[in-house]
Amino acid sequence: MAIGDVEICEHTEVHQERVADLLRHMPSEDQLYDLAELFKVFGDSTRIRILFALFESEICVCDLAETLGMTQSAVSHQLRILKQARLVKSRREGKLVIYYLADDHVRTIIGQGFEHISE
Amino acid sequence: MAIGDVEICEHTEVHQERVADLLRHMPSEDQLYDLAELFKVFGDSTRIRILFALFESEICVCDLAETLGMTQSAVSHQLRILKQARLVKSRREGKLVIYYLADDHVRTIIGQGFEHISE
DNA sequence: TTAACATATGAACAATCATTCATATATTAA
DNA sequence: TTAATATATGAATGATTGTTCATATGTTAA
Repeated sequence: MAIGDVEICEHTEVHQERVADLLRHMPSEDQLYDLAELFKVFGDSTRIRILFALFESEICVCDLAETLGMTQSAVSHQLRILKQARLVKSRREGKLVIYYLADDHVRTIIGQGFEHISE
Repeated sequence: MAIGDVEICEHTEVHQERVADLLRHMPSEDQLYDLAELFKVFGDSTRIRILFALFESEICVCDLAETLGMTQSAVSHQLRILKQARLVKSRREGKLVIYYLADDHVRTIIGQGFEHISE
């Protein structure tokens, strides 16, 4: 039997307290939602490939499309999502728009993910 | 004009070399796919809430369902996904099944995500 | 101005996915 | 064994999402 010899899933005191304690330490609904939205952005192999490309250096949209073997439109749509998530930024240079990583959280997050799948 | 005064998106040499160089440094298709699949798992607020609950302590399915205000079935389905991604593990204790975090990558990844949305 | 190039974006469609419902499996107690 | 409890899972469904296509916007050169 479990610790304390209590069958905790029959609405005993122990059960109630554990649930209450968990609820006290939970982030807000908004934070949980924002966090899930952020990771959703990482959850697409096209966007992951874009981010890996940006690890090397900043790059214009057409070079990205060529590198990924995708249409300019598809890449542009994904860049928009990455930008809304503040993972990339852009600047215009003449006719071109150059994209680059917004900060280093991206590298850390993808790095940890890479470690996880490599085990 | 850009560095080198070359309009790179009209299939010049510079363009070709940049694309070729990016392709050389890209992870394999399998790795990119696996990485996206991993982050997809983080991209749902129910699963994020489950992981936060597991940050506190290991917990059985019924307590999780009670904490999250969800049906046992819905929680169980999500636990299955977390387990397949090797983010959580489980052990049986009598009638209960106790879930717990598989390793610390989860904490790091969510921690970095939290930093990002908190800025 | 006009033409050419680079990028952005709205709408539509196919594919993916989280939840619900019903039910199956597993464990314990009687 | 049977009953009760805890968990797992297959099928169906509504919602979300990535890509395509067509087109709009923005920039430069002539």
